[in-house]
Amino acid sequence: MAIRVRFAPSPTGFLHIGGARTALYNYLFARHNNGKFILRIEDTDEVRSTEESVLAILQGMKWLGLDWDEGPVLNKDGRIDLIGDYGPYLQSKRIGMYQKYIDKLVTEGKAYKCFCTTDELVKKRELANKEKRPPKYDNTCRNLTEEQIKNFEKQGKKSVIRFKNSGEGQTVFDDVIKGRIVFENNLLDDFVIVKSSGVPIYNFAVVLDDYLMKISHVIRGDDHISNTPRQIMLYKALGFELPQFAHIPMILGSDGARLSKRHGATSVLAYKDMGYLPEALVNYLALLGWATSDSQQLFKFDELIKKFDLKDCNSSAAIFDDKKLIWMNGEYIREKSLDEFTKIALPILQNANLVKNDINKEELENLKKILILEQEKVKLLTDLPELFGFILKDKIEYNEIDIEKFFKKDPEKTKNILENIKVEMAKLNDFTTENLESLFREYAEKNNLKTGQVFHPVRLATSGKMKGPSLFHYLEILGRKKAIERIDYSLTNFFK
RNA sequence: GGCGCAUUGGUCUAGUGGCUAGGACGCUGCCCUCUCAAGGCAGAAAUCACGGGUUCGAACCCCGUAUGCGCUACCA
Repeated sequence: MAIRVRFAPSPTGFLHIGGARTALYNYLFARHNNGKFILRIEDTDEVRSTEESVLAILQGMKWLGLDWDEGPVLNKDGRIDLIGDYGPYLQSKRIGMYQKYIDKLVTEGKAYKCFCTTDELVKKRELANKEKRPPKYDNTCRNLTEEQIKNFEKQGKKSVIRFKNSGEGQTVFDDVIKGRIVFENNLLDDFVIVKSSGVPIYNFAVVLDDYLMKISHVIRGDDHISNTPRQIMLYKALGFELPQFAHIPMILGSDGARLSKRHGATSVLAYKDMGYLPEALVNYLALLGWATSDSQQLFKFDELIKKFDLKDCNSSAAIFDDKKLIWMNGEYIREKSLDEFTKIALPILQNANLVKNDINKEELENLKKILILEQEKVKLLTDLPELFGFILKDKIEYNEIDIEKFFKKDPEKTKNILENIKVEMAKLNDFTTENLESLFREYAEKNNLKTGQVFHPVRLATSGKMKGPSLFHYLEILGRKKAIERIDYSLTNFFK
């Protein structure tokens, strides 16, 4: 059988971390097996679904690099096109396709119209809860006569359609990840499959869509396990062949609760804004619930495709820990070529007003020389302005603590050092890293100073901070003029 | 309440009857060094949730218990 899998988010918000991992596992499974990966939007919740959410999901998927073979895609005009032979891929556009199956179930007596109102049902449910009975539907409308139905309809009463659950036996299925799962059918009631609006409920729509789209493996979050028996009943009633089910465990927040807003960002695109690389997020997410037996940590994208297997997926929920993600992000940044890194860094630095927007080729080359100084220590792209600001900016800031520690401990001596160094720097032939280094080292030696006694104050005076790239390397880039100006500034402002 | 799923260092995990329980993140220390990182080395950290079985032998198999999470809608 051809492998066809789908990621089927409901557009009620952004693509979140949990959804992204589900999408990723589907994607990896499809690509590994040369199957098709389908994106289907489950927008049968007329109240909560929005078009912006559809767009946001598409953008999130795109950023992660998960491309799909069938489904909605963004065209050049920013509108949504539906691509593929099993469409439409928006559930709301498929409603007409469902009628045939609804009729079939009703005429075969496997489903029936129910005229109970929401109010009535809510009351009954509350009562059941109070009496500690399972809040199951009481089958009021199960055996309505043709007449009664006509009568209700004449009165203008709205109806839903319920599936008639025999309540006999068990529903058993072998989950690819969780193993055999057994449910007693009598625990389930006659659940609604079509709303009074005529729109099918999720559990019904998925079954129909997965069947019509010839989905071979349903890979989804394990919060759907309890829905599966309902769906299997429907498959059987409709005479459809069952797909393989694979339920992947949830992602939890740091406190072990279901990941939600209060744990911070959960939207994939928010991770973009926080300075993460998509390949880092993908790698991290892949590893959250899946592992190889050799515990490999870093995977190239195609390596992920090659090695991924549903059978190696874990069955227990995992806590999302951004410490490891941050580490991974650093790994991926370090791995970039200078050109790639520059391409990524440029817009961020421009956004922070550290680089102008109409940068020319020569300026770009200069920027590269700066970027190479710190690439290896970048963890998040958002660190970039802080890391490079002191070179890119004209004016720098100094902080009190450093001034106290490195200027004012021994002000006379330090002032003297800075003055001498300034003079030497002015005299230096070529203002290069090599020349600067020998100048500094010779000066320290001649004056019986430890190198740090010279390097530290100069670092503070010229960069405004005590961390940063190699002193001589950045001085060369900073240039003689700026370096001397900054020392002058320090001399006049911090040594009164 | 009922049902389902889960439970290996702080976190992610390897492991499927015999191991000093392996790796990664994080943490600590050392080396490198002009600082910060990166890198290298070393280390601390797990009575494998608990209690019973089965077995010569159990993290691994079985049964309970506890805890966490999920479902129990005209949400998906």
